[in-house]
Amino acid sequence: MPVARPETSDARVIAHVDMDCFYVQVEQRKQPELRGLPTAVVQYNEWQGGALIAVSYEARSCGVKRSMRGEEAKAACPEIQLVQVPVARGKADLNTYRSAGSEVDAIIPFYVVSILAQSGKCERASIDEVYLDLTDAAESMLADAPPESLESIDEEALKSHILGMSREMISRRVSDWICQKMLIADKLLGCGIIIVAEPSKQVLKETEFSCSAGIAHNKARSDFFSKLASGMNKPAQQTVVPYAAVEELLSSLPIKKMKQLGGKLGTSLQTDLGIDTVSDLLQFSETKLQEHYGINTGTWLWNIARGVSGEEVQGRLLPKSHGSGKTFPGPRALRSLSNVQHWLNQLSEELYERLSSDLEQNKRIASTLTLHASAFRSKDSDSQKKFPSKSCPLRYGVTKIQEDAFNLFQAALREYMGPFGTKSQGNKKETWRITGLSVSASKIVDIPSGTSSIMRYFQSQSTIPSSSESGCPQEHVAMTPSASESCSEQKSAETEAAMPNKDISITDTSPDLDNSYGNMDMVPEKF
DNA sequence: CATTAATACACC
DNA sequence: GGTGTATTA
Repeated sequence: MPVARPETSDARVIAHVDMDCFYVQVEQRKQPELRGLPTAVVQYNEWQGGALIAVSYEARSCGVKRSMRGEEAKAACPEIQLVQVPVARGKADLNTYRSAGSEVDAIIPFYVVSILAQSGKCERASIDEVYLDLTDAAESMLADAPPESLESIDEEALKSHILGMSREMISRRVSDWICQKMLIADKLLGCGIIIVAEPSKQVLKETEFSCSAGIAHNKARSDFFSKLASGMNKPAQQTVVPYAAVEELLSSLPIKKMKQLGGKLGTSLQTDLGIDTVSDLLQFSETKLQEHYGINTGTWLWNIARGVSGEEVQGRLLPKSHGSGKTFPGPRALRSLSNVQHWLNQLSEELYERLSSDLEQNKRIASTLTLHASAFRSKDSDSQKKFPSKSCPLRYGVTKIQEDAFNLFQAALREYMGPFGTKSQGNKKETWRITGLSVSASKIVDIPSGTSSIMRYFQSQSTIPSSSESGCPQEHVAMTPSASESCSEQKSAETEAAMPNKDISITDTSPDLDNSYGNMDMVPEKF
């Protein structure tokens, strides 16, 4: 649920930059012959041609939409080029897109923080989107080298759209607007246009990826207007929203198009209050909205209708969690523990691989492992019942994650099935069906730079003081089959040390990593 | 029980 | 810690 934040500074300059149909661009860079052709990226292709997750502008203009199946897309656009997402370990592997996103993330902040502004902020919003706070840079520019003092304005900047102005906009006009607007707030946006053109060009040059940007006075507006611009079938465009145009543009906007209102809240506004557009929303008092949706959401709604949003750009470029998941739709639903275990092993491998990269590249470690699953029970009355999610301390090591994930699953399964879970199955087949599994790692923190070795740090993070030399804390707890398995696995540390690719090898002299997260308190018992 | 696979965040 | 909502490729 959205939450209201007071808008502190009124004259910020915020840019929302996102890559145009990103996955398509990544594939087109890999296969340049696809450039300019109607192209889409699909996940899998066995069932109805796979699911489209990214669609090129050419394909969009022949009516192809995300959320179509590959076969539908072929029907709508016979010439469409369908590129499959790579598959690893039997599941879609998005790593090539993550790396491509990192390429971009490595360039933009360099401009924003190092060159243009001392205190420019950059926030990774998703795999291919960043928010930039260019306020300081824009203010400096306005003070030291305002647009009207420049001999020429960047060509890239001149291509910008200025929303609310006449359609037949030519560069001369843009240049005029940038230079002569009276409002300070708009002058700052003009500076924003010029500033953001720089990293955009550099990204194109170094990665071959084009991006679009929205520049406005806060996150909500820049986000919305960059999307509005990309919805106009025009890649590689910047869009700026003059102060005076905000009201006009917003008022006709369908409420469901607004960020945060695309789901249930938006539907509720429509059906419960008869609000379809922002101008409808403007008719409601803050109090009225608060009565319906609570103090926070009510205030947020009242503000957002007016284009007011106080959310700050966070200075963060790395993700806060990593996850690996897969769905098993329809007849593919998993029905046996061993099958579930197989897939948890695959997911855990991928997760561990990504945790290892994060550790190596960013010196960060995660401390919580969470398992999510979805399930249904065909015979039962409430086949809808939610499969509970479970978490436990994260122990580094493939086999450890695999084991812990499986144990978490079994604990959740017991809850899900209730007291009848084990017995009533008797001669009947198991009634549960697993339709989705995912493992994720969160609570990621930087390793303190002063720490002498990673090992020492891991030890310091141990959630219980090591009470025994054996390194098997479970011996004081009710011993379960699964727990004893993990103990025996811990004891054979040489086995794992002999496979440096499987588990992180810390210092050669410390086989103790396994024990650092030895707290098995949260690990469920077996049936 | 067919979009699939992430991610983030508010609430309790 | 666990649930639910929302967004986007």
